[in-house]
Amino acid sequence: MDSFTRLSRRPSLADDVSQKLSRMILEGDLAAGEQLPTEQSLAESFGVARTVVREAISRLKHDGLVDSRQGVGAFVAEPSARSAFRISPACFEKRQKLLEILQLRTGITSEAAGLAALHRSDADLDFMEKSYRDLESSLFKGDEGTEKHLLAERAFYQRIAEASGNQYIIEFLSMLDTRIDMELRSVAIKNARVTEWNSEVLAEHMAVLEAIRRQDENAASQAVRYHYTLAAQRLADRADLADT
Amino acid sequence: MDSFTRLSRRPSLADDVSQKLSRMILEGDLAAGEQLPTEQSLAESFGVARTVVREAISRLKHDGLVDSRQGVGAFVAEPSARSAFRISPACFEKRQKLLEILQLRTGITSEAAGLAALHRSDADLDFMEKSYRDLESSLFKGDEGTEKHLLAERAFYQRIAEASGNQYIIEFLSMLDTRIDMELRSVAIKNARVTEWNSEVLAEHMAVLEAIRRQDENAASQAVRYHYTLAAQRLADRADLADT
DNA sequence: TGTCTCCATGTTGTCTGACAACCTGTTTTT
DNA sequence: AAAAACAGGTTGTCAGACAACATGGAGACA
Repeated sequence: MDSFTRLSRRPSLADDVSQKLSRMILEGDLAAGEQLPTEQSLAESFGVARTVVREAISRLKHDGLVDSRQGVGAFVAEPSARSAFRISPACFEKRQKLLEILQLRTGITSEAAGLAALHRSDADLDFMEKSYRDLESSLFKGDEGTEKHLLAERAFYQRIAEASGNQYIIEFLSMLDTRIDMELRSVAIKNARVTEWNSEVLAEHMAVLEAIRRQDENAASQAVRYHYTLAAQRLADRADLADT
Repeated sequence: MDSFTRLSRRPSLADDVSQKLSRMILEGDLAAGEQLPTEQSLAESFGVARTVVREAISRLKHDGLVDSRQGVGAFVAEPSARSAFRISPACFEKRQKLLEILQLRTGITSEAAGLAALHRSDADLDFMEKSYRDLESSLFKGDEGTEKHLLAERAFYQRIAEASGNQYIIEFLSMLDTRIDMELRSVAIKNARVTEWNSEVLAEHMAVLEAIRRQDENAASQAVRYHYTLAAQRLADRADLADT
């Protein structure tokens, strides 16, 4: 319900301006090194106060999209100066973009599994086995399984990320998975009875678990890659995603 | 020289405030859901004007660290609401953190190589072969090789990322590699004559190139993982990184 | 008593104007 | 010709005001 209020809240003027400006830079309307219009003229052309423009540009500076010098002006920064990585929420809803995001996740999770195989504790393994059993039971329960399934799978792979011991991997996967799950959930709701691959999927997860159990780094990372690649193909085969 | 001017330029007040606030949130001094002090009181306690505080909070909102509601207040957002991934520049200089960043890169580049093997064009392959030859010659030229070596290696792997056809992978690796290279360069300058592994390193690159040439997805991704894992070990073995 | 309306209060969102700090090119002075 | 002072423009910071909005409480009413 909180997400509802957030979605329905109208964006601030600074949101609008920063989005428009960053779009201009990302799409190349403003070339690297080029000088931005002055804050005053931006304020006039957008029809807002200078404080709003400043908040927007402040965000761009923080992302390394813009570099400003007092007394001179603000300039589009070199692409190599980018200091933040973000994915527009809209991209998670676009079929093609989502598949690319899944590929990115595959690489990182695969690495996480390899590291987890090396560094896992017994408690990590216990937790993963428990999550696996949840996964198993959720898969044999027909329709309502999908929601539970997503939860169990998330718990399983999140623990793998944590067992990797790599703080950046944990954070980044958490950010990606949260929004991927959100999107997958809305897809899953539309057609809930996709249970034809159950035993295959389960075997793929099991392969991951087994590799981590016996601390086989390469096998673990390959098992994750194998599962996620197939999962992406299964998703791509379904026709209920927007084609945009 | 531009980087010099940037580094020496004194940070704005908004930079300071946003850094302090985000630190407080990331380190857990402010729990999720907790209400931030009012802009007025923050302005007083930091000794700045309210506009400065607003610019800082505007950044935090953009990163999904804070969520504000007009008429009510600003609140620390749930970790699951994070919408941007950033790595503090200081972390690239810390031995342990840098190694974790390298692991993250390994996973993504490995995935990129697999995709590149599938989707590469002939032009991609030509470019990679040329970069490989540059790599080869730079490795057999003694001291000054390190700088050229870094450049050639960067070109090689950057082209792999581009050949993957995945925009997110391209952008993210570009961001990571730019800053990793910057750090590696400063290390390489300090002791330039590390040439003992030359033939091994070259063989590792060659394995990547060959796998992509014959479009062997798994071999390509494993070859990258193999090289980068060893590269990280070689770096870790060197004692000239700060231990912090 | 219980409920509903209205309002006072506090907070964020936006606007305006002003001045400081700084850079650049021009003019003036030496 | 070189150096110094000046003028104009831009970003950085400050202060104050009002609008938009949410909340809780006082009071009216059933």
